[in-house]
Amino acid sequence: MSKRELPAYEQVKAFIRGHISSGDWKPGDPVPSESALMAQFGVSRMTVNRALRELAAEGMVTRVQGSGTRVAQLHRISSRLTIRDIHEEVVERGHTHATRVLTVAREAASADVAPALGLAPGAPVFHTVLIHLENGIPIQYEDRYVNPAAAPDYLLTDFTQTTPTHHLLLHAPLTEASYAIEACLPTADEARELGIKRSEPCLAMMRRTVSGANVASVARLVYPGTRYSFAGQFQA
Amino acid sequence: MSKRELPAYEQVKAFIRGHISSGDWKPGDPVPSESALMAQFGVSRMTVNRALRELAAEGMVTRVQGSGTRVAQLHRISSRLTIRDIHEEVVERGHTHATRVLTVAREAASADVAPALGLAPGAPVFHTVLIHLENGIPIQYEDRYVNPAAAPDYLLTDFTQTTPTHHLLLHAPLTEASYAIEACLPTADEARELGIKRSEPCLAMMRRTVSGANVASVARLVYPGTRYSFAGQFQA
DNA sequence: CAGTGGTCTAGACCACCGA
DNA sequence: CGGTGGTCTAGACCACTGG
Repeated sequence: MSKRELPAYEQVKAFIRGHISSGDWKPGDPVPSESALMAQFGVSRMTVNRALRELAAEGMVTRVQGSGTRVAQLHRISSRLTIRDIHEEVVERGHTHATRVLTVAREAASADVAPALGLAPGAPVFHTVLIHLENGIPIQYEDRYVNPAAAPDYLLTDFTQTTPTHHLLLHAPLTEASYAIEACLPTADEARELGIKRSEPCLAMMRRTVSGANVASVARLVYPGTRYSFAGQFQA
Repeated sequence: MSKRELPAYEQVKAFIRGHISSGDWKPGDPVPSESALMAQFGVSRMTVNRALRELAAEGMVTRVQGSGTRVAQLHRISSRLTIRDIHEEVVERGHTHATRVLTVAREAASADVAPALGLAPGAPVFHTVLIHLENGIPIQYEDRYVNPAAAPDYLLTDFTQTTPTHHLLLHAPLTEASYAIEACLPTADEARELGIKRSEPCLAMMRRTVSGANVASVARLVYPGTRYSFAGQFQA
């Protein structure tokens, strides 16, 4: 039972991270070559290669074929950031999630929306506006436009049961996405539906998702500043 | 010259991603086993193992020893998020970065700050307050407390030349970090130094970094909402 | 129990870098 | 040119899952 010995590649990673964290090896310094580490640890090259490859993926070291492996300039720390479904997120906190549906419509793309979706102005687009509630309290105003080519059945969804993100992840698997997080004041509509004052600062996330050849969707997600924060952590 | 054929493990990844993206394989469906893929592609097990391991790291599939590999419930998309030095960030945009130093002091830890740094109230801590300017315009108010044990030379730094993040990444390599992003209104001090109105919403990032056994630093970074956003993108 | 994935080895060929 | 990393193979042993 209890603790098993760490896998060899993890031991190699720990060794290198240790020398970097302790300041022993400084940014730009060379890390021992694969063959040197093979000899030192008495393991095969595939094993040290995996260790170094994973450290490179984490940004701790940089590798150049023919040249060698070096400690990254600022040995940064990084973590994975994932697009998640807000329903999952709320449920994971042990809370209840509900949705209030404000708009479900087929519209002609405005001059603002059309280019973002890669469509001509006036082309048909799907538009939904919903409020997401956590334990009955509004936490997100979701204003979303969807490209019919990417998700033809979008409007048939019962959005009180399935979130747009969930539907889209299932029917228009995404291949690419970009986002921006800003601080802003809510519009009059947003403030009213979220039940906050117009002077209360909010987080707004603009998100654009691509599925294959199509832009699948563009969304503006507004969160009351006092009720939500984006949090995360990193582990070396 | 030109394009070389993709490595075998990338071909296996592309094959699997294709079946998932096309909706051919749905969430929860089993992915062919390593031995099946070996036979299908005529490659060794190490090769298909690497492909599946990387897809699992990206969140496309989940693997359970003894059970098998399946398409992830929501084949999410994710990217790496990295702690960066604001100086780097600004310079990378081709702009000039400058710093205005407001406070550099050794203080007794307040009841708020002490626990966050893992120190007793009243213990000495380093405190800096700076403004970061991009092309002369204030974009970040940085209020930071540093644990002397983690970076004894912190106060000797010339903060007009070296950012706190840079100093800390060099002298107290981080092993762990957590952050939270919120929307808020600036304090009177923050508004004055940033040159904005007190009613202008801001992004505030609270960041806590750990270096080895010590909490290295806690910082509050305030960005004017109209001048800054956190942006990123994902690629499958 | 058979089948799965987790790890590992001892070779190998290649492309690339720097001297 | 020698040394580096990028990739790959054909085996192997193990731990775990499921029926």
